[in-house]
Amino acid sequence: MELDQRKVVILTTIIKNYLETGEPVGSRTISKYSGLNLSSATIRNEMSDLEEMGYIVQPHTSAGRIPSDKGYRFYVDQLMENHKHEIDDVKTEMFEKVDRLETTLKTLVRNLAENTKYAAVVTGPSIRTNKIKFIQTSLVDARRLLLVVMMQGNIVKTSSVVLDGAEELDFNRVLSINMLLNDVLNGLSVEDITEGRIGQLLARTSYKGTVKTIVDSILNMLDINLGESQIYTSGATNIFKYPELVDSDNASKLISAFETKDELASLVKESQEQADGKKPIQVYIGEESPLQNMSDCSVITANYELGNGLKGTIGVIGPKRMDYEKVLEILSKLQSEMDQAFQ
Amino acid sequence: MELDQRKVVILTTIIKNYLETGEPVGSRTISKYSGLNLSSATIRNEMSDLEEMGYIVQPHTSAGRIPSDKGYRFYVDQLMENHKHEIDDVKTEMFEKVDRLETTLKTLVRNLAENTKYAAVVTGPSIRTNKIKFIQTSLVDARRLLLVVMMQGNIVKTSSVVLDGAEELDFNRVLSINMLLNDVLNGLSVEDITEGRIGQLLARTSYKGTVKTIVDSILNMLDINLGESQIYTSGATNIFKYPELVDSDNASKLISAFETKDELASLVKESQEQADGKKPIQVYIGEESPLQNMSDCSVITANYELGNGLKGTIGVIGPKRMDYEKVLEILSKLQSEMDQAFQ
DNA sequence: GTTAGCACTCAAAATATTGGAGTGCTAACA
DNA sequence: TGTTAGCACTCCAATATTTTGAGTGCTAAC
Repeated sequence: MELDQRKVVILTTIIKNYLETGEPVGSRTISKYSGLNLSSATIRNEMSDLEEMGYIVQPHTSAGRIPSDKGYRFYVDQLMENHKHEIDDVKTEMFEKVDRLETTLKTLVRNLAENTKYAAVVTGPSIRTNKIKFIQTSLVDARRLLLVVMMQGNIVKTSSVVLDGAEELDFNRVLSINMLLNDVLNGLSVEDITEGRIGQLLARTSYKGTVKTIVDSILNMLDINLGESQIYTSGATNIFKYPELVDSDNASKLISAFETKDELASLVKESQEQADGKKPIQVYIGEESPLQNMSDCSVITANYELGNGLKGTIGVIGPKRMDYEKVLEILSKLQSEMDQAFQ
Repeated sequence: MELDQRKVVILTTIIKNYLETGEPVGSRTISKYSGLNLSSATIRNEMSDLEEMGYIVQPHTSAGRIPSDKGYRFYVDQLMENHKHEIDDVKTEMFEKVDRLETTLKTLVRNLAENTKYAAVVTGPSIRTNKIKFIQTSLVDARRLLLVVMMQGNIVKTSSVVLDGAEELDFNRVLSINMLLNDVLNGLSVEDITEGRIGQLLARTSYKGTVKTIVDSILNMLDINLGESQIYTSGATNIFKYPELVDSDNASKLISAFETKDELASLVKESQEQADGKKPIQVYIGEESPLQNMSDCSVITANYELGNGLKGTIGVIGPKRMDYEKVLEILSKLQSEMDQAFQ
């Protein structure tokens, strides 16, 4: 059987109607709202075909139809097609005061959740590929250094380094260590800090123990921060607005996922792999979702890339009947704005 | 009417049983488990009295009784009485590696939620009263300084300061500004940084614009951090374990409160005011709770005070039928350990 | 190819039935 | 005077039954 023009109109009408109401859609409704001027009986025939083709399903005999995952997929693909060129140049005030990336992302994720009424997640750029911009250590007391590392995007990480005290430090010595560290490590990412580099560092100082401890501390700090703290979330409670999620226990699973954040991390990873394959925006419908046991949810992710090569992900998680059109529009707008907001 | 010994035993049995099962308790059950060797009929008479006195209520005629808020209150007060001296000297490994207070608190709150199976909240010491230990500014580029402030408890705050460029800075000038800042501001809390102090600072430098900007930035940074970021939470999803909270929509309210954190801030404030009046542990039952519209929840808070005068709050939020005994024990243990863990 | 008409289906809502846990009261008992 | 057995009564909760109505598929006519 073929999906002709009329079937497409009917399918689209069913889906749009279902997205709005959340109720199964019957033939009479379509007959009235499709604009096709067909009687409900004719629509019934077509719906019967659409069901056979797998685009819609009946929750039970004598109920209206709801879109199947395949139906949603068709609808979303169509949307993506039409919206490809629609990235408009409306500028929001969001990035007016870009100073520190972290602050920006926190605001971003909150706004996103508020605008969409779904749950939102945003990740900062992966620290592994982010480059060191500036290192500073300072003597807090005899045995302790405060280590401050600033990365691109003005992300600042701090850590305190406890020394064994074998090498006595004073202000000037710390100064020279700082100069050395900046000289060798600036512009490098964690991955670039190889054994060789470290050797090179140690060769140029007589405070080998101290410098070694500091470098270990830097690596350790950036490794730890690879994980959760880079994931910002908001609006998890929006999920309670959607009864179908509350009834199945998808809601509580989602809230859990938002609390522990591990699963979100794998979602982001999956999304970024897709993005590398040149798909900047992904839509995961129901079972397709990388989140475990959340067949009633859909996930939309967008990957952004800043001018300096830093990459991150923005995502929205909602019920399967989410407003794909709106979310896609918002995400693609954000995506392009992120690019522009940082040089 | 008087609450004699027998009534107390019956009331306690009712409460304990209800805490375990969550089901209304009938006279036959008490007759079997109270250890009093009384028939259910006698118990019924006593229960009738207890109801009249307001310690227990019947959800409906011909159901067992459940404790009223007054009943819980009596039970908890009794517990507090008995446990006063029970702060034992068992040491957990929790504070083995105390380096930075923030890390410790994050671990603490997670453990607390896991052990109790309720929602947990922990605040770091109020920054307003916390004292500055160390200030460092460094030139990132021509127009931007990185400002790092370390407070007592090794809490580090950073911020970037954008200069207007009117005063040209170089490495040595920044150095002298650092020395001045540390000289004047170290040991002060935000509250201590008065107009007078600022004047004093400015009088001693020729880079008045820069120093003023930095000080403003410090004040601003610490003011912002007064709020949410000092509140750590965990285990909000534990709430889903308690059907009575899920059914009333107390669960979703709680999750919301844990997401936005404003309400938790006022909870902490309330608790600390109580603590100043010499009540180190508070129990809020049902309506008594400072949280809005959470009549089915109880809140237990403990205030800790570190050796250096820093104060914070630890709290557990759960259903009204939470295991008060266990939670009180854990909190009082933590409280005393916190004191010992920091010098 | 389209449509009106009709019998049929089935979930959800409304209503009825039943079972059982629990109570209060009374009268008898120690 | 306090305790207890016995009994009628209440009422929630679980289960069964009925009713309702939206929606379908099929058929025959246009």
